[in-house]
Amino acid sequence: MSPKQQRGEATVEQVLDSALRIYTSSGEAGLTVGTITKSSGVSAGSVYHHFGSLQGVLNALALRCLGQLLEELATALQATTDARSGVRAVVRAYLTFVRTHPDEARLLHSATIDHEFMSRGDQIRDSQEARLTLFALWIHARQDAGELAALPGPLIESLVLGPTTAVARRWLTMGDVDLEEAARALPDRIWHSVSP
Amino acid sequence: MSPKQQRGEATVEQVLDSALRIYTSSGEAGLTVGTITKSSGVSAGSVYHHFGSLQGVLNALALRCLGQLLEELATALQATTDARSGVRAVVRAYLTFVRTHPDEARLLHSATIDHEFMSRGDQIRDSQEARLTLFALWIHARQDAGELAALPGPLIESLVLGPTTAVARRWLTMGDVDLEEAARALPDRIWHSVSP
DNA sequence: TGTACATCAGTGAACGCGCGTTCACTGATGTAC
DNA sequence: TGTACATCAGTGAACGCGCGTTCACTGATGTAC
Repeated sequence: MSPKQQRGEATVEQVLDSALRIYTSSGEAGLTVGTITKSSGVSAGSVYHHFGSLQGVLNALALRCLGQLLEELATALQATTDARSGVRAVVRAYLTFVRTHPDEARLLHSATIDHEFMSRGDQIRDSQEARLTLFALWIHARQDAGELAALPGPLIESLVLGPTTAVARRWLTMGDVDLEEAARALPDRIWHSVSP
Repeated sequence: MSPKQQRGEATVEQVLDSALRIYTSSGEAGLTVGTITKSSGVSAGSVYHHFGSLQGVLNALALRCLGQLLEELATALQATTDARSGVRAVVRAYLTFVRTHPDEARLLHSATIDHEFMSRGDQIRDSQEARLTLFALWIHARQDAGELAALPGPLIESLVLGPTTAVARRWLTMGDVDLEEAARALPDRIWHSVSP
């Protein structure tokens, strides 16, 4: 389904850009074939040529956003050496991503999306598995080194990303939280919850 | 819009029960007037008599679920005396609610729902404001007593409920987490992240 | 206790609208010789 | 360099389906006298 010509690539990006714009302004319910064709100037048939279905557009969009986020997290993590600096760096990188890419973050925080991710993680899991296992391996390695609490991986992830996503959600929907202040206070406090 | 006769009350409950059942089995997209009338035996006209719209059904359902959750959290909190036992009790109560009411929890974790809650919290916030301010007051009181970190309320809430909801979500959608183990490990670790 | 009446609860056929998707077709691009 | 051809990209009118909602109506309930 991936385009074989340059103009195809451009069309795909145009559609995804429009889809994100629509999602941001009108929510998931507003994301219809009609609004996409109107907003992007791409015909319905062309959308189907590239994405197969409307769900296909949403999947591709989510995948692109997730890729952006995971890339930034992985970069932040690789620049660290011990567990404490790693945890703190990931939290800060996540909050930075949310501040600089609020639309993408809002999409990723949609329940429909992460249900899709988790339950039938088919394509998404496949395509991003490399990066996801990277995090899992990091956790294991730090635990073996005695730098991280000996808890199951999912619990570590929940303790680290749980408060982070909670603050992000709150900033995105209510705005009653100061993201800079959170970036100052959270990393250390979260670290305290996963230190050995 | 609240029913003035007993049979009206019964119909309302029937519709909400069916709606939750449908939501559990088919997701939000499956929740249509057609599926509701078919599953509950209540006619479309009657649904509109009581709820005004399909969105009204979803709002009422979310409100009922949120009321159940907040009631259990408030009960757990009131049985405690200091910050540490309070935080631990709330986390445990939340996880217990998720285990005993997975369908209600799944509904409350839907993004559509809590966007509805937060952005235009109109009715929902009004009707549950008493309970919500109760939590806010508790945080303030414990902070004044020097038992809780001096952070903005939203950050405290995120640090406490963030990992809790993250674990809950994970258990509900992937099942790759042991809820009992989480109930043993989380409360203390979360407490460490909000202690002064 | 009986009756009249207003209100509440409930029915279900009918409506129109907008949705996702299809398809026959045209045009553009790249490649092989 | 030119030409023929296969594949890719794109169009947009048309389709049918299922959706949320309405409405004229009937039946049940509670109340006042």
